[in-house]
Amino acid sequence: MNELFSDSQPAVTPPYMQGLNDRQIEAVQALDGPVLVLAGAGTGKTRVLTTRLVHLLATGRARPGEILAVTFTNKAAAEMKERIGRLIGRPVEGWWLGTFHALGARILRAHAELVGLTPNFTILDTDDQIRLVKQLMQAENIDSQKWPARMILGVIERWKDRGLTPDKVSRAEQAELGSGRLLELYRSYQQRLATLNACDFGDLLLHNITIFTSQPEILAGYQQRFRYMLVDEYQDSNVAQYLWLRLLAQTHRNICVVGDDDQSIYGWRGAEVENILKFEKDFPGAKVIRLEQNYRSTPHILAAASGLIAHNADRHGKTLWTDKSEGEKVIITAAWDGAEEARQIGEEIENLQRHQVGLGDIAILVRAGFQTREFEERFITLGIPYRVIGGPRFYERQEIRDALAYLRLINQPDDALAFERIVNVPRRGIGESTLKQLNDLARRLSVSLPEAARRIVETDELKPAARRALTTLVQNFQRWRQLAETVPQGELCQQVLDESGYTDMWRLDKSIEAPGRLENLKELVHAMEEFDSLGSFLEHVALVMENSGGAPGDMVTLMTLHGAKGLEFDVVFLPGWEEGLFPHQRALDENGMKGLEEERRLAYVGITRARKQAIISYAANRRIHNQWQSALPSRFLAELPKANLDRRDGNLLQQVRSVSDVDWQSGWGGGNWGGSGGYANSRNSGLRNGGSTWSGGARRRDSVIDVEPDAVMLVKKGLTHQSGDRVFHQKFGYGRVITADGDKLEINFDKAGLKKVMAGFVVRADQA
DNA sequence: CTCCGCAATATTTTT
DNA sequence: TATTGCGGAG
Repeated sequence: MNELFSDSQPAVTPPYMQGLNDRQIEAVQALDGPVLVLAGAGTGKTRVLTTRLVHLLATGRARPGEILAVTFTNKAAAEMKERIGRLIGRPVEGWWLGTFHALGARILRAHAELVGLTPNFTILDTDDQIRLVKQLMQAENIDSQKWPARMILGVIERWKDRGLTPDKVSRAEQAELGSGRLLELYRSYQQRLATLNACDFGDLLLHNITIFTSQPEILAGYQQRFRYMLVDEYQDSNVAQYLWLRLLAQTHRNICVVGDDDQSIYGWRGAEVENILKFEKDFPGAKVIRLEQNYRSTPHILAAASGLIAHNADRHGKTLWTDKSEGEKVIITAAWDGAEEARQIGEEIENLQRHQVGLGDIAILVRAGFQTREFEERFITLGIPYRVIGGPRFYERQEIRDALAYLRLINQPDDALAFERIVNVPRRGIGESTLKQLNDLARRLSVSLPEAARRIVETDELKPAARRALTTLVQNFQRWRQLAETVPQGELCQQVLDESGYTDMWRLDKSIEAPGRLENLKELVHAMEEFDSLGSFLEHVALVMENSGGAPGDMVTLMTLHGAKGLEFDVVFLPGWEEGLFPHQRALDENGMKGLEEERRLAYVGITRARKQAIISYAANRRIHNQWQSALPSRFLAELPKANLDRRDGNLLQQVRSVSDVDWQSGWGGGNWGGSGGYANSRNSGLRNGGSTWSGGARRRDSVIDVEPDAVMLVKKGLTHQSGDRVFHQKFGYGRVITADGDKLEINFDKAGLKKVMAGFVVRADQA
């Protein structure tokens, strides 16, 4: 170890610990046994994590190779590496520090043969997965209309998140889902992956677990090795990750997890808040350390967020505090509609600009991606520079995936999925029927699909046109593979793209995005040059799909609340706080109280991003999918402690009384405002610009937006229809509900006949 | 095999 | 409104 750190019992605080508060120091020094660090928002979590790691090294407790440090994102891993590197004065390389998936892949590569893979297995991307599922569904004759491949894949992934291999999926569960053939599908999906020598993200961990549990001596090796374990964002871990950690931690039991149950927002992706809630049970004798001093936000912001999150039942509970002075209250504004909301915020941003607030210190955090649009439009007209974070990531773009497929196929001549992807891109006249033949041949000869292609061109099986096209392709690949030996990969890529006709395909494409795609391809070629081999580049791409984000610059940041976790800004705008949008109706419908709590955590995350000012807003009307819907203020507004609020939504507020006062049929998801007419000539609401009330018959209430528990029920009632109900649909007219499955209805319309409709699009006939 | 047009559908997305 | 996926025609 570094000599600087040789003193194992420092009499004074070592330099790397200076500036930490007592709790933080405690968390850094509690090295033995299981430790749970409950780190509230903005309490210096990352700092503790990195310092703790350095402390382990400094005290000689462990060498770098004996520490396992796990994060969820590449970004977090990179940040940790960077900070540790700075503390110890040399770069962090070759350590067991990375994402669950990267570390899982590393271990799996070492033992691939134990689960029927070879060490150079491919890691599938989402596109590949879906394509695969679709094929399997077709083969098994499953209606892809009724069961979209995406959804099937979702179920399989959730199983994997829970550590369930096909043989572990319970009987109850398989019956529950659809035709009960999902499990079959899962099985064949896994089989198919095996024959492709591939695995998906879930498998990276699942295979690890399989290996660990079936090969105790291998597990023992890793258990011995990892004397100390650190886990970041533990609240986001799923069951598979938990099992993986628990297996590895068994011997030394020095596992330290850091997280915040109040910031668990990925339940829909299989994360289990329970993991962090029951840590002390899972690891008896665990020491629990709370980090509660917040270094980020003002007291008002903190209090508002705390008051809100206190409405959640299942939580460890923390009391965040700060020694900052008061600051401003959380502002709440309201607008007539989304456009006005954007206008107001735009104005406010210009105002902030005049007060020397940098645009880079301002963020707008929305619940759903589509909400960014209105702001973009507004900012363009105002000339406010902005950037949207999120959306398709660089390596997820079509053109990049296509290019990568070419490269994958050069690198691995038997990569069937890559072959399938580009065999007819650009168009070469090799369509479904040719592909079918190839597949048949491949199966008959038990060779890979590309191999079948290589063989078939030697025969007269194919029609001349197809044969000619395929021959050229096969020969091209042979040539490119030779080229790969001599030419650097960047150059290779450029040549492949040009010679395959791929570049031309986009050059000839006259759509507006074509030039952008060509730009991206250029960027890809450029990015590749930094790697020492094609293989290492591809490995990097599969696991570290980082955004090619340009320089931050002085711009307003627009992104989803999910994307904002871990970030902070001086001023944060939180628009769209309306029932149905936030909390999102679907979260409520699908996950009930759990869903609501997760939405609330999302709100908590949003507020706590703000250093100096948080501005929440809602609109009375919002156009969603070109349908005007009147909306109600989010119940979360009512849950914020009044003392910390500066309510500036008075104008609209007079009109919006209690949620329970409102006629729910004309509320969110119930009524709509009539497609083309817009709200101006709407007939089913009394709400007008400056008008008097929401809908008729509402009782007057004193409390403004106190949401009563049974109001929630009313929401449900308003949206739920039962078979037999007489309903009205904007497009299909009147009809009678035949079956009702959640929000999916089957309705026999008088004129249009039997249709499947979402509940949100019909109203009860007596209210139409 | 490709293209065109109709119709259904619409959260969040660390790897 | 925008996108995507499917079926049928050329």
